[in-house]
Amino acid sequence: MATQWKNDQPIYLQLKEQIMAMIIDGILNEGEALPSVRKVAADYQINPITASKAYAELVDEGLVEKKRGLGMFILKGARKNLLNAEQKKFLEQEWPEIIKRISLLGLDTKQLIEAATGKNKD
Amino acid sequence: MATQWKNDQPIYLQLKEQIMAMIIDGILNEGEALPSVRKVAADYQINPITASKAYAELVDEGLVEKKRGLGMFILKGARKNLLNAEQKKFLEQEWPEIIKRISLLGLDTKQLIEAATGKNKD
Amino acid sequence: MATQWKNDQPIYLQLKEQIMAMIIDGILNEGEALPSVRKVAADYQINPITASKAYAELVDEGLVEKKRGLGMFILKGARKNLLNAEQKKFLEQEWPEIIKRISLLGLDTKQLIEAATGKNKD
Amino acid sequence: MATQWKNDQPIYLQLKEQIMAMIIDGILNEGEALPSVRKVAADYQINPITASKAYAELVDEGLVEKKRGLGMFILKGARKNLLNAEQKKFLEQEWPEIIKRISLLGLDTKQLIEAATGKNKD
DNA sequence: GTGGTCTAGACCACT
DNA sequence: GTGGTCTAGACCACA
Repeated sequence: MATQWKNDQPIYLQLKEQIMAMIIDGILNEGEALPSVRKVAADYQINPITASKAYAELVDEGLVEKKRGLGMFILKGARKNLLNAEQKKFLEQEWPEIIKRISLLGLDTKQLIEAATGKNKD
Repeated sequence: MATQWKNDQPIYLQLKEQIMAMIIDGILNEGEALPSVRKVAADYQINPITASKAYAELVDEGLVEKKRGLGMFILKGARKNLLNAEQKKFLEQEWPEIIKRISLLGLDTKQLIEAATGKNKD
Repeated sequence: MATQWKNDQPIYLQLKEQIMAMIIDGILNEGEALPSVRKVAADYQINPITASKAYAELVDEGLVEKKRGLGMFILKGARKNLLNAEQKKFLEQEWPEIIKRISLLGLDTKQLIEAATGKNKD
Repeated sequence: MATQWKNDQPIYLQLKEQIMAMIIDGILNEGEALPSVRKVAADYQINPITASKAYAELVDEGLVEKKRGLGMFILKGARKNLLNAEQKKFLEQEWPEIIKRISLLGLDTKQLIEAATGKNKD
């Protein structure tokens, strides 16, 4: 089940973002263990160190804790903290840029809705 | 007037995008000359090679032409071509991603409008 | 009564050091039995193997002896030997490092005394 | 000029601490460039990635900034911030532990002064 | 020239 | 079983 990696971003960041999305989505729940570094590495066909780097970032961001010799576990509150932080980041940083870009490109609502509904069927 | 460069994108791409925005916006008009590589480099406090790389990309994309000994000039039709290409790219690639992200974060229309109107005053 | 384990040191070493401190402090006395591996493991919420590793180190260092079928017992002279060894280690290895660090950080006696008296009430 | 690395701590952390000490000491000054990753790697006979990991931590802690394609530079205020943070950490976390240990070991001032003056001649 | 990323393989410490 | 560290060597993007 090899996922396709984009070339414009390091794999470890893409993996980290996938895991964050899974936490937000409730696919991975608080208190649960993440799959082991070696397992993700095997599943996604990447080097264990690359996977490990993604996990280390999650620890740094306070979403995951390391239990020595046992593995990595999703912390309590991780979903809520993550959701809040991502919402804030989106609304305060990304969204204004998007609005500016839409305005620059002179796009109107109709076009946006069409593009959204046309593509959003997955 | 040192512009702040983002760290997550190469400077030359950021410069290129600024120039493209100025063309779309009508700040730079077709037939006009771009400021010289040396001038932008000085204005923006960057390496001339970096500025030159941004210009080279504009040439590659058919928006600008180099006239030997005279400088770089914005081609006729540049604005229209650019606008079309950017609109297409936005609607087909970026916008669907944005919609997906909004849905993942569970943001509602009200929040989006507030964030947009609050920030969109420049 | 779950003790908090530091993340920068193995649990088995932290446990060992706690026991050594209890011997020096006279909380555990020579000739007495240590609590069973299973009991410490349950009390401290750790893996029995981890507890067992701490005990094994104490045996290696000649502070404790294993009596088959009976448990682990603190040896005669354990307190004195331990105290001497730890004093030597502290004065010869740790203390010079501390002095160097204090000097590097430019801390003066007043600050040290304040910090010591403020915290040393337990 | 191969430095000796301790075995009880990863090399990249030891390197990071050496650099931090050099900043506090004024051997490396704000605004200056750090030696390149490849240079330290060669000087200290370590793998470039190991050196790079030390530098990455310094960036994470806000002491150093990365200038794309140019190298790593010590930020303004790095020395002051570092000094404050390290002093606070020492006084609030390390020093109380040390006091507790001295008290546990029953060491008196005379012994401490002797050990300090005997060793502190470098 | 700079740093970043990835691989492959090895060894270690902890539980 | 778990994650951490290091090496050696390769390739890439940036200025």
